[in-house]
Amino acid sequence: MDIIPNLSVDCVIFGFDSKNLNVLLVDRTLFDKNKNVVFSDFTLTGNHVLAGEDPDEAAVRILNDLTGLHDIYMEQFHTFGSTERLTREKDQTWINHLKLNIPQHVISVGYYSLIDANKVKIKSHNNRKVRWFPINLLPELAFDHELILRKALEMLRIKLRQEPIGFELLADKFTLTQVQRLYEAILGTKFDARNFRKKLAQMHYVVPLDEKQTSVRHKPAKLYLFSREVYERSRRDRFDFDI
Amino acid sequence: MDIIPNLSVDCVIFGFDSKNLNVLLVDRTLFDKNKNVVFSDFTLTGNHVLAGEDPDEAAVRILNDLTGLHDIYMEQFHTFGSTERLTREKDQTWINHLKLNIPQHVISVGYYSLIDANKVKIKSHNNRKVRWFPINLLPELAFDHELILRKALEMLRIKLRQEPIGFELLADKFTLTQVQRLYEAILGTKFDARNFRKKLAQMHYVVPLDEKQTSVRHKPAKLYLFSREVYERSRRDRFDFDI
DNA sequence: CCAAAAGTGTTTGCAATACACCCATGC
DNA sequence: GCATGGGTGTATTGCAAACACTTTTGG
Repeated sequence: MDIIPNLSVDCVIFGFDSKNLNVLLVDRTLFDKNKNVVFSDFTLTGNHVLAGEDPDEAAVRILNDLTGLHDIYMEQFHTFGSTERLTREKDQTWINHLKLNIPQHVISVGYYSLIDANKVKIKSHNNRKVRWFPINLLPELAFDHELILRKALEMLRIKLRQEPIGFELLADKFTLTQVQRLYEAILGTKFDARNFRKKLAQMHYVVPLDEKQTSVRHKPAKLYLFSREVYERSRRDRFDFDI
Repeated sequence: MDIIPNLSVDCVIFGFDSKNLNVLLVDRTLFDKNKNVVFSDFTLTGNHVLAGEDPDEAAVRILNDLTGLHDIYMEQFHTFGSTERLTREKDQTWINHLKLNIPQHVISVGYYSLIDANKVKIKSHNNRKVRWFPINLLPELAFDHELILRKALEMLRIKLRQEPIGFELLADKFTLTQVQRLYEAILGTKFDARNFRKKLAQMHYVVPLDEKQTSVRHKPAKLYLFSREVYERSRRDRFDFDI
């Protein structure tokens, strides 16, 4: 299949493990002929856009290639086109070593995706190790991937304050404390539990179930689910209202 | 100069004329051999990205080509990659008629720019008429340019609520009422003058001058200017403060 | 019975809203 | 002197923030 040579897609895959916000990264270790490590760092997952392929589809394809997951929340957040993106010495060494057929200048469309980290069980991809990293304990990153990741995080934070996308990072059924930990992890803040719950209580699309946690060694928490239908309805109502 | 064949940049040029928020559009009228009009609509201004050119630079180049202006506020807001972007019959007719060498599938990076409409005096560009249109009186648009424009406006509204970018649309010296009209035009709302001024008064980067309007047939308004220095400082202070 | 997290109300301060009249200028 | 927009203060309401103790379960 033909590719568009100067265009790629990079995916920032965010996952929440009920404690930290994590990013899924792929090991990039380069060995010389004697199997000594020349350098070792990590990359986001990305790929070319195919000829006649919408970059949105490419992003879905790339995410699915790596994780096997479908129907994942994805958001295009920025396009990176600096002419210096791939020109660092280390990056050129890597490209030459693998004989990758990459032009000097590739423009990359950035997407982030939100998944429940517990749903993903990947150990390696194309012989490269795959690992979660908490966003405040990142390893060294290849190319301009640190820039891409920081921008993704910035855009995620903005989006999170405007739309209830956080639930994409949780299991279908969740507790209110999990929601709070999630918001704290993404925004890097602490919230007061009572005030946070008061706010959630006003969001009618967070609907309580007749169900509680089991086998926890403390008072079991009520479970909730996120109703997209109720959310869309309440949003329309709001738009109808103000003029 | 070589181009990247599948990549282009489209610019949504917003201008404010102290009453409406406007977009600068370029006439696209197609004539047949007898000089009858086949169709007539408008386009945003866009162009290919050159080989080895950062799309950010391409956007600056395109804006400058059209308006002759430099140092204009520009913001990349979304990348459009649908495979159907250019496939409407009208658009294909246009492409064939002008013998434009455009592939079937072009991905376009969208930028919006903010300028004081009074600074721009363009009548035509490449033999095509150039006109301002108020955003709530748009003509029919070519390709997917309506989609692009709506997205630009949506992103502008979001940005405007977070950063004081509105001043880019005003002259260096402006009155508080002009600021209010601007915000009303962009956000499509009305504000109470007293409350609006109270809010502006808290923004120390809106600094009063010892100067008033002249030759207006009403009480002359005090003039203000936007200080980026003060804004950046106050922003840093705020970040230092919360943790 | 102890550890661990769930769950719950009230007070306080600040920010957003609503609202009406006088002022300075050009014609 | 009149039409036009400039400019100003106060009272009310709603929302965000601060804050401490009891409850339920498993081990």
